Amino acid sequence: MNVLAQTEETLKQAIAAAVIQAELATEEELPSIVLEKPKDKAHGDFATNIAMQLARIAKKAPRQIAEDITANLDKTKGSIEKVEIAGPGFINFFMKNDFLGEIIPTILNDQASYGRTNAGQGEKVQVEFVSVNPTGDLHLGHARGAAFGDVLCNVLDAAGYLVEREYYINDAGNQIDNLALSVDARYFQALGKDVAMPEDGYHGEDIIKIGEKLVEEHGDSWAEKDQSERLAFFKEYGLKYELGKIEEDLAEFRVHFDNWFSERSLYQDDKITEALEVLKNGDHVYEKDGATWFRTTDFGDDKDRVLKKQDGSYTYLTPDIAYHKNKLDRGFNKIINVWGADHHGYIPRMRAAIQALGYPVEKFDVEIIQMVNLFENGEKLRMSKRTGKAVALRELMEEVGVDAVRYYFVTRSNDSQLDFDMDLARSQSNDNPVFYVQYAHARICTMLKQAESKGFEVEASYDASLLTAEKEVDLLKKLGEFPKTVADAAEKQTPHKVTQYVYDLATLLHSFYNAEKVLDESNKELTHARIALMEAVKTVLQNALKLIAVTAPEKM
RNA sequence: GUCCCAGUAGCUCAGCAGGAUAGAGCAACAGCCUUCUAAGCUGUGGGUCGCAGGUUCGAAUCCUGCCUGGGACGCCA
Repeated sequence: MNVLAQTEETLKQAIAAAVIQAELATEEELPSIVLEKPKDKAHGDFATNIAMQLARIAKKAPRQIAEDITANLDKTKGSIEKVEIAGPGFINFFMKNDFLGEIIPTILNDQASYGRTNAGQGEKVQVEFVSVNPTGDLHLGHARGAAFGDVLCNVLDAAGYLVEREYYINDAGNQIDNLALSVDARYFQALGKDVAMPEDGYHGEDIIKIGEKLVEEHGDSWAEKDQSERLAFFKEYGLKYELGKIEEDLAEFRVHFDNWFSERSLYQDDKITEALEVLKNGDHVYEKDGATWFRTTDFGDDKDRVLKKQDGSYTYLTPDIAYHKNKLDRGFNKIINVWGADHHGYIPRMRAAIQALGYPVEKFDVEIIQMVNLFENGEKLRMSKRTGKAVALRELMEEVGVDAVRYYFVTRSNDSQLDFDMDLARSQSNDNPVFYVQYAHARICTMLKQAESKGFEVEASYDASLLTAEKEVDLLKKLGEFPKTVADAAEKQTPHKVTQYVYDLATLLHSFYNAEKVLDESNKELTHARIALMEAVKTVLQNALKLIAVTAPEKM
């Protein structure tokens, strides 16, 4: 358990004991005690609203209850400096600063593992994200989902969950047939023939390239062959090409998967018929108009859904049900799906499927990534895979840089839409907050390097009690919060809290830097202490940046 | 028409399992480099938290209705 959590636990127990002793509530009546960090420093280091919560139970005025609690409180516990009652009945705790003394040694000892906790207790979680159809380039919107999913995984991992990252490859179904037809048209065009693209074809430049590549490698030899044979080959060729590119782009974006799961394998392993059987046995399926239907309305969906079309083929839903069954059969406590906003309507039917298959619906979770609006020259650009005019992730990485793109996407909450200004991003100006954070890290590196050249040893022992300046105390408290912040981000599935944290930490560092001088050869004791503090801040900046997979440069 | 997300400072957004005087960046204005990197710091101004009810000791946060913007409502994926 980390230092801060321990202090909080001690305080909570002391408060609970005081409430019982003052006979304000019995042990059974006692609500769980909430300790929060007040926004205003004048309200102490910790505050509790327990007196207000007890008002009804104890039938007394909150302030009177607060009086009773503090009168019965064992103030020798947990380094309490003083206790105050404020406002409507808050009890504010001011701690002695020595409660911060353990923070730096902990960080210097734990190094890269500082921030990791066992909050998740080894629970198995699977996150499926990106899962873009292999029919075109990854674009801006996918990048947001990729960044979100990846950082969520990192955060879950740090918080003690066992995470598996998975990409679901849609390598079966209509869109792949369309890919083959699109490649086919581009192939003939590359041969100089005037062939029209299919109506639902993919118009991206990548498909044009595939057509050209095919001509390069095979000449016109495929033109004479049987169409179905040709399309089968083009399908595999296109699929391989597109998947390869997606994997490459994601790798450059620092996103890696533990598992690439093929939709086709569900057909090959009879997983679909298996899942259908389960639904049938549960009496959730019926025949109508020559199609097979799933009665999702039993589970709150708007209307029932088709599983098997009149032509005998499955809808997208059917293999997806089999896929989710397969995921749950793999023993995950929770499966998190990261989907684009345009798929949110799909949630009720998937929830229905989970329940109809006999699994607890709580195991199924969806995080919706809202749309990215792209602006250029003050104008909103439409994104469309069809027209191929979307800004590709690749282009974005080249022009803006991976650090900036990742940081930007993970700064915002996933459930609100986001404006992405290409001009601003391209300009690489100082407006970009990622530089601000990286600069804090680089600054520390410079100081530590100079300290070394002046004969100060970074790992030397130091006197923690010397760190009493306001900015130092602020930094120490912030450093102490890190494990809790990470655990909180994991639990609430809000990776942007980490970005927010690292920004705040950078702010405190810059502020400290301007207020105090670290290297002071006339005061070696203080210098030693501050060097240790800088080393600790550097470590936490690195650990936090690593969670969002942004680099921590040593100089800028 | 039904469902989902959003509406908070001029702009972009945090805050939302109820808590004290609603925050940050950018933009605006005023200061700070003979001193460890000024990609920085310090300060000022800027708000009917979309609107109206309700629950509560207490609501930006929870509930209901409405308004606005976006998205989804396929035997497409």
